[in-house]
Amino acid sequence: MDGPEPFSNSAKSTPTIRDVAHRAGVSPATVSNVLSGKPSVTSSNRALVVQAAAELGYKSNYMASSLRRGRTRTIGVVVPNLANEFFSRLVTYWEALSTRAGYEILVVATQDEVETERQRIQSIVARRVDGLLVASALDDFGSAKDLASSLPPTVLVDRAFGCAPFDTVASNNFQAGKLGTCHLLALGHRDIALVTSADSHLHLRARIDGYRSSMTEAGLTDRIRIVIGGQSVEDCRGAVEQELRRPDPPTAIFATTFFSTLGAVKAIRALNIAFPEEMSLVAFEQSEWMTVFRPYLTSVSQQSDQLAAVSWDLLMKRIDGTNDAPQHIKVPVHLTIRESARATTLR
Amino acid sequence: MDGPEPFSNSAKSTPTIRDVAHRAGVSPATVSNVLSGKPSVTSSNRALVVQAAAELGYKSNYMASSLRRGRTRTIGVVVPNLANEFFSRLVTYWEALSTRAGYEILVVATQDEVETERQRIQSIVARRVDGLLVASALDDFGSAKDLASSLPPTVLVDRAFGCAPFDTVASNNFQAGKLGTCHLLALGHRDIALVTSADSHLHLRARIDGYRSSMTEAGLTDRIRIVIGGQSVEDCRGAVEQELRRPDPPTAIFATTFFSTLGAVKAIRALNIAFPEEMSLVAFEQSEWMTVFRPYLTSVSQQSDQLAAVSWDLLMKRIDGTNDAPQHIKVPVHLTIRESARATTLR
DNA sequence: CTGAAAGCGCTAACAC
DNA sequence: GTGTTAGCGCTTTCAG
Repeated sequence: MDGPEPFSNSAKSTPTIRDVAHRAGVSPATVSNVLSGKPSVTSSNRALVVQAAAELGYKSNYMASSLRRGRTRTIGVVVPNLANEFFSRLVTYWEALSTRAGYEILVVATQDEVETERQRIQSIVARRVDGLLVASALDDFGSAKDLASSLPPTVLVDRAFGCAPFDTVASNNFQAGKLGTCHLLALGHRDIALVTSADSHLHLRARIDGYRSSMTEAGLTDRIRIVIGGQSVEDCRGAVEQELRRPDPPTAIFATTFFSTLGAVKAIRALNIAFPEEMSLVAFEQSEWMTVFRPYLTSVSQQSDQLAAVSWDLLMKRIDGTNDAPQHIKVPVHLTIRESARATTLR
Repeated sequence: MDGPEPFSNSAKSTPTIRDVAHRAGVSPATVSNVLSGKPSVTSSNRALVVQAAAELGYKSNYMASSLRRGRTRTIGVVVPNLANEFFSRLVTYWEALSTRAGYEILVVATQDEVETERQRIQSIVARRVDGLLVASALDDFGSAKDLASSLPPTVLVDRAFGCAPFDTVASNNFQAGKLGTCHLLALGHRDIALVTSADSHLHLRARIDGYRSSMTEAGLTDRIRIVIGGQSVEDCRGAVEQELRRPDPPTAIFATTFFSTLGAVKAIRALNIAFPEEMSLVAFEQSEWMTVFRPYLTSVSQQSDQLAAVSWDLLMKRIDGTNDAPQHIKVPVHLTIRESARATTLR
């Protein structure tokens, strides 16, 4: 022997259910019954099997079991991007839920690209996951028929709300739009600019619609200003900066995505505007770092835990064979009032 | 028919390789050969098979394939917590790497608890993952022999550096400790407090050792101050605040974890100390939000992309059957100089 | 180059 | 209660 073996199991082959059966002096079927907790086994045999299994260090082979049973107890989780805190939080909750339910999750990222999404879903479906949790890059997920027709039970989250024949769950984005806008309105603001990353997706448009609706109800239809900042912080900063440089700048900004929140802050800082004294901001999402940021950001945020829990339950029901009509569930959002949005000062 | 079928595939059973073979008028073996890209098939047969497969919407059953071949092309990823940006970034990179290599990742979180870690690893090992990437809760991972002896190729990341017989990779945490300290020293600081979350782990102790070493080399052994703040931002804030309230407060703080960075900032703010004029800070890690934070934080940060890439390569080599001695690789860290650490002003 | 046959390890009927 | 048998869907010898 020269040096330790890198992996001690590299030589001896893994014990099978037959080995255990042999050692315990029973049949493979009995071993299987014991291991899967079937009651119809004498306690003496049960003890024999348990001991033999322990001695051999036996571990059931999930591949074989899955093949035979036709289910894998694995859920495919499809998100645009794990680097985005919203999605990583969602995955965190799903992971916890899966553990409790005896499932495992296969995680794939799509970069929010349709083609990547298609491919990644293909591969995990080939792995025969029992179900799919997907935050799609597409609002009409499943429109590519070849894909949709070969899917296991699937729940759509965040994106593609209402997309039949799937169950879908998302935050109440319209409410989110209203909540932020109304808060600012109540503080006396009339010139409120909404800034977002894009308007290409349903969920983003719903937020815009909420804003529109509130502005209209307040009789401020003509003051509606929507800034589409783009997908990066820098792009958002540029767009907001331009808006703030207009002769008639807004007195408040409502950022409706995480990136546009960051962009808005940067823009305000770049122009040396007194913040929050001269410019109010309602941010989107919450994050640990916000606790050290000054001014403490007032924000509209999603309840990721709820989104995860609701979608998980829906999926489990489908897997259990429910044949109900597709459900579409909206989860309320929260407005957390802190310091970044203040009452208007007259100008 | 009342309402749309929830899932269109719910009725018809998935086609198997035999169905394809039958339709193409060849044997299952030939289909298998075509699908796995073996050259020894006439192009006419190949075409037949490809077409039949397409018409049937055939998808290879990975369970069956895995069972037969004895490998799953799945890697188990074990991290304390996805909510932690460092780990979610690591997982992001691993996911990308896995896609490129034709693997899938099974992600589990351990909450940094030893027992949870044991259980979660057990379950994914039972699923016969081809390899394991783990950021362990334990510095002597694998000491529980029953576990270690039944593991597939495994690479330890971030934690448990040097823990044989595994390959391990981590940031050069000693260097991280030195880098931050030397920077502050070069700026003229002599009273530098290190703040960290805990000293229970190797990687955290290595950072402390780097600090110690630099302070000692500067002849400041008697000024060494180490603040163990705890696992939450609030606990860290409290601990730092106490340190700053001493009659002889430090002129600079070196935070060596993400949470202690946040805690330090909160403490500085809470005491209304002019920052960075009267207090310098070297932070740990970088994050998108830091771009909007003022003062722009000078920080020591890990190269997650490198950590992920190096560990992935090591794992692939092991899976390919390398029998080299276990490797232990340190990845350099970065010091990014910005605005939060300034030259000392005399007092 | 192709097909027949033998399992991978497990579980579900069905006898006993 | 327990054992025997027959596959799940695939890949892989091994003849032809």
